[in-house]
Amino acid sequence: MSTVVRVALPVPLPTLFDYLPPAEGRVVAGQRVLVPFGRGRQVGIVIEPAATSTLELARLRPVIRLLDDEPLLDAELLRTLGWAADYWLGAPGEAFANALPLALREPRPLPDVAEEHWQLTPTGQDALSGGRRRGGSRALLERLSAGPAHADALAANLPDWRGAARRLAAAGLIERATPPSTPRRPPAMPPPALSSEQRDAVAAVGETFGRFQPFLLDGITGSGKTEVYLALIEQALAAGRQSLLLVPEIGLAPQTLRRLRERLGVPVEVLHSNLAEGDRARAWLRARSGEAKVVLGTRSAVFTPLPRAGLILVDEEHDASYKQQEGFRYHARDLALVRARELGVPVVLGSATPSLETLANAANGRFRTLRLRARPGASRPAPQVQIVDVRSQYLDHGLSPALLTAVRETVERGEQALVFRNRRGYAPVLLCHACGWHADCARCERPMTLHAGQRELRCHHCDRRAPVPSHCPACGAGALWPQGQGTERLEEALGALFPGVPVKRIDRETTRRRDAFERLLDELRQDGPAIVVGTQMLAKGHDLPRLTLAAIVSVDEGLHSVDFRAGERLAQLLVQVAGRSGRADRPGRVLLQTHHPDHPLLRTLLASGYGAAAAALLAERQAVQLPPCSHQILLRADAHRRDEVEAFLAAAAAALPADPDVQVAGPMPAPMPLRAGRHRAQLLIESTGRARLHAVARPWRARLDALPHARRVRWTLDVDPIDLY
DNA sequence: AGCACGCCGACT
DNA sequence: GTCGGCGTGCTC
Repeated sequence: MSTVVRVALPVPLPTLFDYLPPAEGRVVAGQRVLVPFGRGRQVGIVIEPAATSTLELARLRPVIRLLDDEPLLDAELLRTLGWAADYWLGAPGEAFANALPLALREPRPLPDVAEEHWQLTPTGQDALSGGRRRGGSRALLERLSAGPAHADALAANLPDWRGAARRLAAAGLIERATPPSTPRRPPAMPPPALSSEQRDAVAAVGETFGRFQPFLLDGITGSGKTEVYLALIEQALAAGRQSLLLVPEIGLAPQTLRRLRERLGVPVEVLHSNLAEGDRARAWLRARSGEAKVVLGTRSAVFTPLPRAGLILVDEEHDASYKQQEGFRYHARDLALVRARELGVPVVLGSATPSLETLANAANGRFRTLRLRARPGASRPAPQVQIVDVRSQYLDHGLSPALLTAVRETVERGEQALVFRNRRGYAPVLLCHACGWHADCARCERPMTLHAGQRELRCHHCDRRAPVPSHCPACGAGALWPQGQGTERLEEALGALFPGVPVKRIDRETTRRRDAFERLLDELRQDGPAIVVGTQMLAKGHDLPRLTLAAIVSVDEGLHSVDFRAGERLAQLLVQVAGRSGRADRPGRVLLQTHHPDHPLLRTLLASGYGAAAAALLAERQAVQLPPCSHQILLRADAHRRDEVEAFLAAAAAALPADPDVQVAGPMPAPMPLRAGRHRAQLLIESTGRARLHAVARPWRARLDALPHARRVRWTLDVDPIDLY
């Protein structure tokens, strides 16, 4: 029995790696180590400092050196990450690689993150009175004569202060000061009075501080969920505790961040993937030191160390962007729950349209539900939602007379209208009127979208581009007709129908450049009539105060999709789009165009709201045993040759341990059987028992690597997949 | 993943 | 005669 060090390395291999201890230093779990790996070197995390190895000692190589004296990851994060790797069937090293900012995976000591303050030395005092320095140096000396100053404050007022600081520090006139303990500044803005519902919610969560308790904060749009978050964060601050607030995407964060900073009077750390690696590492380390009291971030921020944790909040918990869709496929909302449990703190999942997973947890008592049903502040009534039956109607570019009338009335009142269409481009199909040929992507076998602006055809599945043919390649006739409407075509049509009214298109194309989205939103916050044509992007919580009409061009795709989650997503989308309208002093109006005005989902949603629609959807899932009433793991595979995909999945199915409580579907083609020239198929395993499913999946996962075809196809396991594509 | 080894085709 | 294609194996 000998002592070895067990290390997690950032490689997609399902094992940890054993090393001999380094020549010097004490090895501790959570520490970073530099180790030899294959031909090169890797930075790893010590998982077990004193394990025994199943390998012969002679085969082990020693750790090159320890990179930290203190562990970088605390016991809680190590436990949670280990849990995450096991649950999502990832390689242990991948979970750790996700948790650490890139800059901390370099074999370097940790960057300095202490607050940077500067002050005069006694010599500096004399130099100032002597008046010998000029220019920037003089200005810096004068500034510091008023007392020690923070680097950020100096940067704000003195151009090139760093150069001056370097010169003065070298001359011994100024020095880094030990930072004063930063007292909380009084909030720049007083909190608004909370409604009784908000107060009740805050009180209910407040009672559970110091222990694990999940909450669903089910609050309609405009009900003031953010105020509840703020009040809770303030409570945590008062107790000297850290809060973590997760948001779906950083595009939504500027408003939230401004509000947090104005109100809390403490620094708010921001963590998201667009951040420069150095900044990201520093924010992460400030959270680790306990100095950062409030952390706001996207999916990956769920890995932030929280040694003084008090509270975890997940805003818009239903949002699909919490699920990582490549590499290590974790779900940040679910991991937030596990972390809260490990940390012993309450966790609040907020949404106007909670996921069925969360509603099921609320129904079975695992989560406590807090409801916000009123819209405090203005007397804004809920928007009026109306179904427009487009059967047998004359449609102008897919737009019914009722929709166009509503748009006209809106702009004539000087207000803004949103026309929502979840299709980019000019037309989704280019069709030959003579013979029926249509332009398909050769690599995906799906219609290519016509982009008139760029005068080309584009495949939205693989991004292949092709010129627009002048004649039909099949029959030689010249009658190629664009079929259907994308946002680009709607923009053109609405511009022609409403001359003089600005028409703004908001989709991936028009917001490609940095800040373009913010600029468009800013323009829309100005007074005056306008028509906005937009996709999915607009369904998220952007504030458009002038918008009083939201018209959805078609809801039919969501009513008859093969994807069992389509109904849930459609209900969420409709409520979120509706939430964009009527935020001003005028009531909002929402129009839904459909060929299925009597569809039960629409009826329930309109008559009784999202809660009732979600309850009906949940009952359907229960009846047919689909998630969240069962659990799924999807094995996806793709390759250039279909026979190789089929052979791999057949072997995988054969390797699956038999269990009467675990059902297997497939191998079957993926809903998109060909994409970017690769054949795609999948195997779904399901069970009503989560533990049972994992008990089968763990040994299975280990066997998959060894299958004869495993290296001839690309494959991934997706635990709790959120779509089957 | 990332890298080296290894065995077969078209180039100087 | 070699450069290089990617199939195969390995990393404590």
